Amino acid sequence: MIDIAIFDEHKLVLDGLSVLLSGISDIRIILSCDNRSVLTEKLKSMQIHVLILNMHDISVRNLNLIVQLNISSPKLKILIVSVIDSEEIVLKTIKAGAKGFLGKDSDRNSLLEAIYTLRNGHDYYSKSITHLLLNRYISSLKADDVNQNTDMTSLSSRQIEILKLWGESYTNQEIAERFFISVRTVESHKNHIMQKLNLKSTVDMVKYAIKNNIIEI
Amino acid sequence: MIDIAIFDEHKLVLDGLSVLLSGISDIRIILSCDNRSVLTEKLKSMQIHVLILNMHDISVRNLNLIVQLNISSPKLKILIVSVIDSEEIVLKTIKAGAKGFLGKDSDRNSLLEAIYTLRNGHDYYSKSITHLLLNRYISSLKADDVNQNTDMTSLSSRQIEILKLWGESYTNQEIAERFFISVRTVESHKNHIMQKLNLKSTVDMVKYAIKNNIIEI
DNA sequence: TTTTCCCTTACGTGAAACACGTAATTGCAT
DNA sequence: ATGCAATTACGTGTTTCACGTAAGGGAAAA
Repeated sequence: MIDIAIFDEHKLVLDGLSVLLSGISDIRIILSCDNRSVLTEKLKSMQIHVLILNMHDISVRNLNLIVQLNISSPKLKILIVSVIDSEEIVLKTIKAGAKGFLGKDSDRNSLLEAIYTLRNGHDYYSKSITHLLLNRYISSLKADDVNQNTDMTSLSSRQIEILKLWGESYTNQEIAERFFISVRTVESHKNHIMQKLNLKSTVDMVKYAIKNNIIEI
Repeated sequence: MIDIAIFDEHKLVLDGLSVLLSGISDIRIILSCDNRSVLTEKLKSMQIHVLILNMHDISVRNLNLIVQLNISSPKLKILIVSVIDSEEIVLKTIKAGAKGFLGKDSDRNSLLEAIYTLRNGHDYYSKSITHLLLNRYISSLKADDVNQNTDMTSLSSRQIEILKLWGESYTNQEIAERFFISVRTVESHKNHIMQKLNLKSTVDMVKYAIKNNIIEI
């Protein structure tokens, strides 16, 4: 018997995924959840084998969720379901500690296959993902420390504050006034951000901030 | 009997949604599809009452899909399912011709309710959405021409070309060289873009370009 | 047909932002 | 204690932005 938890921000999709698994005799859905903090809380007191996590967007929040769950529930295997399947993003979830990834080519059978595979202690990536990762060394990635930089922790809080305001179209002058610092300092912070993240232009910086949910589109 | 088509780019979610509707006696799922062009083609030769469209992102592509389906199949009612529920986005889908919107607070019952409501010729918006739209005049919006500007057509092709390169972190100088024009002209184009779209900063311009799929994140 | 409107091209000028380097102070961690 | 990163800030030169002006071309409307 495999005990499953499912998380999806969209109730409808959550219900859909639940129903897909409801007929299987050796799979038991223990928890079906659309709230992040409820999920974290409940998982602490439960012995779940596999968590199915539908990620609508790859944000720092979501990646951190994976990292934290891996710490608080080391036995839990996390299976990512997502339409997003760029190489970068798959790698990030794996680094964060996910044990499987189902891209948008996956169907119900892949889902079941993935659950059994994860339960048996192995990893599962759907075909399109495996193809993506062919030239990468997944194992070497996984050998790294989970807490290693995946861009998540690399910006300081001050840098994020400034990036946030700038991402809301504040001018350097306005940011400087807001924080009672010099315009030159604001420039410095931005320079440091770009150096640190190896960004080539401010356009890249906007993209980075959006990708990491620091600013909203 | 209500004939339904379901579209979702993610097979797994598609299957989930299908299963949610499979037990209902007066609902018949005619088409279950994860490919945009297949969907467009098949809908032409079918008499579908309600199309359930799961939008993972609100792009020009997706909005145009709605517009086009409304033209090619005027009787078809389009029901949007999406985790994205910002006011702007809901308004855009309504402008494009969607007849219903299920936000992430919706469950199976809302889905059924929405389908019946749409079949009866009325619109359906889930609670969170209705709340969003309280102060807006949905009806007046809908009275407008579907082809009215939703920002999609307002930029000239030259302006888009320049926006694209700039969105890939090209400098004005590089863009100028690429097109054999002066740097000042590139600046002019950007000025005109910002004036036309009433953007306050380049950050806004990046966001605009991303929202409208002119540049990739 | 002439007028009107938008697109594309381009410049002038002053302000703001960027690139790159340097550097002092603070605070945390090894 | 010593090192490393964060925060603050400036110098200097280049690039981009903001706003105005403007000429030439083409398409559509009057």
